[in-house]
Amino acid sequence: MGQQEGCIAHHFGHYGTLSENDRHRLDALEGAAVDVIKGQVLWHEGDIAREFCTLGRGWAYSFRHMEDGTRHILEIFLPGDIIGLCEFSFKQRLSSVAMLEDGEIRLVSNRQLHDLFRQSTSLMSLCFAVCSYQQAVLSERMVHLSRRSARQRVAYLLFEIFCRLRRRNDGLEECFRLPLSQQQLADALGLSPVHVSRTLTAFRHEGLLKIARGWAHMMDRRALAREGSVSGCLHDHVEPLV
Amino acid sequence: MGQQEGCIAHHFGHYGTLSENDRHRLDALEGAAVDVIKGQVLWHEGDIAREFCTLGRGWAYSFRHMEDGTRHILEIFLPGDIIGLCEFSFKQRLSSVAMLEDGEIRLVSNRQLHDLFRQSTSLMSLCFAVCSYQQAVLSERMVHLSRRSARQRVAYLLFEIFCRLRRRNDGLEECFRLPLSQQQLADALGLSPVHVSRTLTAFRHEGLLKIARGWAHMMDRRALAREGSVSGCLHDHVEPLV
DNA sequence: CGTACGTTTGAGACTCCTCAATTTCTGTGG
DNA sequence: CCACAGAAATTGAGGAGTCTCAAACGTACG
Repeated sequence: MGQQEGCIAHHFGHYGTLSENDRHRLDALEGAAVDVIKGQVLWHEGDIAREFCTLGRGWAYSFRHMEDGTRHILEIFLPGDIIGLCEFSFKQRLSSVAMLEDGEIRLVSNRQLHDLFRQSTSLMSLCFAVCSYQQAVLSERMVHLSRRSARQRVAYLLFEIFCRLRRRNDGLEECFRLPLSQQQLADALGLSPVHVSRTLTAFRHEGLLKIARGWAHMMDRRALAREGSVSGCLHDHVEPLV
Repeated sequence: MGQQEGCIAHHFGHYGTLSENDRHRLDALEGAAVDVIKGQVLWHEGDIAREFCTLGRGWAYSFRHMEDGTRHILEIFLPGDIIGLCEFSFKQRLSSVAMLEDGEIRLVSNRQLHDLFRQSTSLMSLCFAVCSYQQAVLSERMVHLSRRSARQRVAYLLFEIFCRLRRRNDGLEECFRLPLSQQQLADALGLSPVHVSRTLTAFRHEGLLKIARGWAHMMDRRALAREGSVSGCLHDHVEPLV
């Protein structure tokens, strides 16, 4: 860990200032770095859950298999994200998680985090804030997925990812890595891969957005935000209880 | 409050056994009953939030107004539910809440609940479990709304409500009150009211489900569950960390 | 160079939407 | 109890958006 900030401390820090002490305690929770490879499944839906993990490097996604054989991607995790924090009070996994590319994770014991809250109420409070924030993101996404056109869905998802990336890396320009196939985008958006392709092609011709070879290029960020009806990044207007 | 169990204690009790002490402390949080009338807005999106509330009687719903003028219903609250618990660590409301019919609510101070966690870690743990459960329900719903046909959506929502009602009232039969107009169902499902009407008409003719005058009658529960691809009520396979 | 996988394109079908007209329900005052 | 007005629900017709199936094309990697 050393001088580098742990993922948990970094996320919690968005919702309030951490004492040196709390920061150390959080950093101490994160286990040793474990290398994981593209496609590797971190856990399956229904597995017993005794820990969650932080994603130090690489992208991941959580998903569920539906009765009709289709797959739905619930969440996309970016480098620096915490995976499964919001489920930490359950014994079983609610969804499976797999890597989108090679990366590095650190396991964290549910129990240890839980015990930590006994010592620091402010940490508990921050954890609530983090979970609430994620729930808010989920609601927001639900609204956008359930009643919007393919163009809006695609624009929204790309913009959401962009906002989240920028949250961690402030200097982020319009070009960024996007290790998602169109099939995976389709699974996340509730569209067919064919239609995702058509939509992306249209965006490219209109000069809004170009996606190729694992990279996204937002050629007209403003128009894309308008297309996706993005109303300011969610975290801009959400403040936690101290 | 007297011998009757408070809403918070009841909900928390689903995830573990409450000590007498904890139960009393929870019950003490709930303020005096306040009468509210149909259509009344409890709060608006963006309002400052210093409390959440329990819904002793009547149905309610949370919603957001979209940029394009449409309205989306995020959540439907049944009698006995807790409204806004999961946002309790935020200063601002993430969505508006309004009553579907006359009812009765009790306000609870965010701060007081928060302070209570300092005294009882097990209550805190249970609260996490409740919030996680609700997030799980939200994910489940997101999956069902984003990639499913109108028939499946309608069947799913009705079945979800049925499961939640039965959770509180075990002897619930196939008939139950449903104070939602087709317009409101449409807003919750991301469909047009016209198509909701057609879908309900089809279900009625097929002998699956009848909705009229604020009452729902599940004529063939099994077929309806099949139609909605309902894979067992969510809470059946979710256990909290003690 | 060949194979596998991901992407693009085309054609036809189906679902759901919009608009508009009509019917049914609900509540209110006479 | 009835008449009425407003709201909610139904029905029809036409159209937009998305799906499926299938084939062609590109690209990455052995």
